[in-house]
Amino acid sequence: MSRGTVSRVINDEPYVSAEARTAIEAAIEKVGYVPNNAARSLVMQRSQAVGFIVHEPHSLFLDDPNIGGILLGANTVLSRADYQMVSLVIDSQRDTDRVARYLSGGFVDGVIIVSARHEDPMIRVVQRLALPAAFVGHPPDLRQLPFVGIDNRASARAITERLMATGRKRIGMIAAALDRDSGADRLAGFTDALGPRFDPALVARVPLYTYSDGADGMRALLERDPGIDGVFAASDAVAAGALEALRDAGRSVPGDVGIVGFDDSSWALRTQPHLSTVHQPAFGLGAAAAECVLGQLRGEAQPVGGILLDTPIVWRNSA
Amino acid sequence: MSRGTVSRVINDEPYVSAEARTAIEAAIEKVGYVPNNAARSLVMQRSQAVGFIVHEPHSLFLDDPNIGGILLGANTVLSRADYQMVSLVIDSQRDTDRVARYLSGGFVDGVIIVSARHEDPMIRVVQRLALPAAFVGHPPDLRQLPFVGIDNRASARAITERLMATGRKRIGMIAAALDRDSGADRLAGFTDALGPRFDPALVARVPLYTYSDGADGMRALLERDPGIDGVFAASDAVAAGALEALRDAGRSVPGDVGIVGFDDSSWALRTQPHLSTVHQPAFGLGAAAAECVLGQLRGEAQPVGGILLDTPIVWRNSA
DNA sequence: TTGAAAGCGCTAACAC
DNA sequence: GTGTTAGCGCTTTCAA
Repeated sequence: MSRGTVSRVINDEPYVSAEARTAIEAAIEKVGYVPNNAARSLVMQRSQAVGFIVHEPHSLFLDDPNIGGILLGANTVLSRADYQMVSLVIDSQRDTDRVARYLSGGFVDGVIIVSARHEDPMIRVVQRLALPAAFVGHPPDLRQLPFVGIDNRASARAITERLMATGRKRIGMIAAALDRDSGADRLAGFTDALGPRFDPALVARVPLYTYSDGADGMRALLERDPGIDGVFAASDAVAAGALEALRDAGRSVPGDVGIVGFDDSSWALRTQPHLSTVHQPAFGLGAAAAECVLGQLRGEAQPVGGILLDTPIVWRNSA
Repeated sequence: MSRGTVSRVINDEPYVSAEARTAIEAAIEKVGYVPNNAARSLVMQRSQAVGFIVHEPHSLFLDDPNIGGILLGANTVLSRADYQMVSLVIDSQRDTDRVARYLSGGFVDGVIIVSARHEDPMIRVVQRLALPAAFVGHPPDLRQLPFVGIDNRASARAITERLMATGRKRIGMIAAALDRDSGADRLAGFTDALGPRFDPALVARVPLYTYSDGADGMRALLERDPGIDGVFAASDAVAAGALEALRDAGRSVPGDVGIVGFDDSSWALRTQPHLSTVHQPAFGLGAAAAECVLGQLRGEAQPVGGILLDTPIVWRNSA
């Protein structure tokens, strides 16, 4: 049997006699033969793999429950299309360079990029290689590249309005990660909702979407206005931290103050009381990003400007 | 210039004149040339990549704070050695097969496997390929393959003894994940510590290391013996759930009952009071597993029987 | 329907 | 020091 025929069997191509096919299949089984992917991808110019790049500082990577959901969503879609998802974490400059080489080297046919930052070097790499890509989230300098995300501003506005509808008089916000568009947009949505009632003194700014920053922010708010009775926390983790500060200060929730979060992450059900929050469709984001990359791989045109997924409000007991 | 010389420049080999080197480097820069990794790994028989396989059910993957730490530890070590870590998540039978093909195909030079289960198909794949591997954790049917882990039994015994030393009279355990060696070993360590005082009625068995299972377990314990005054929870997440049940039942912690956890995960500082617990060196486990694989890649003999990392007790306020 | 041969882009051995 | 050449293991013409 020639290599050609064997190749045809492995790739399920026509023009192979039944007997040759069974004979070859038996032989493959017997020898335990496995095709060498490196050789195959060299000649076929594709690897049947899609990269999943996570670019997060340590603390967030460990904390952020969204990443896991996005990853699982992407993997589910890619798996169904018989693509291998390979996730690459970037944690240093050295990582950035190595990942850039990895992408350049033809090890992946496309790439999903999570939490890219402003001026992210990956954006340039992807553009230079003309690699099919989809971003999750929307770094501001992302020209023309497809992305999937949520409308942080409209969602923040919606949940703030819902909080206002409960009759709170002094509503503040713990705004986090203002250097990212998600953080800035959530603050903008909050401002939109409050309109003329907006009071900058009632916005505490903290660097990260973390529990401890949430506690810090809440303490700051309490100090500035002890009469505060409503809080929009920029994320559930932040809200959970705020809850701790509120408990320490002897305030009851939702009695004395109503609090709402953002993400509907596993945090939301771990707090006492459970959080009213904006549902972030993490799994759906990953799945949509994967579909987007697969579409490009099939040569389909992608919608320009990206796609935004729905973010229903989940109302529980914290407000 | 011939391909040979160019190759020598790219691989930083000697016997290239300074002028040729600079000329070629300039040309590379100018054309934006990037070497094709598939071709390179085909001829060199190595890919300079190490797989990181996570085999977890959804819920755990999203919840388990250890995985992130292990992943970061492994990535740090591999990155320093200029290896690309590619993580592959297994979430279905289809994934298992595809990952097996991926490994067989020469896309990785070695592999780190996290949370393999009993009879895990990956064990066979790795053995058949004679792929340098390191397991994190210790599935029971892991013959001769290297692993890194912790001594769950000794650690559980140590923290239980510490809890006993606080003078508690009726000590119970919320035992989780008894189908895994970690779960079974933690129960065994608890039994060891209690010795003749061990009372099977004070062990609540729950399926998973989760918050909600912890709450369920604690409720069961309270029902069986309202006078219980000490609890060893099989993980911090379980302990956090138990704390909720205790609060609902009007018991104070550590006043009425002392509780200890396991993992020293981010949960430990999110509860009120903070948890006394066993520190699980997640980052170190990932780093050690990576070192182990790199050692094999360098042809060094690995210690048989695996290596166990230290698990210091972190004593806080929950007991 | 099958075999033979070319070539994917690279490295390594050898000749110059 | 540098150019030349032979593969790495596969798919894919093209002939038979």
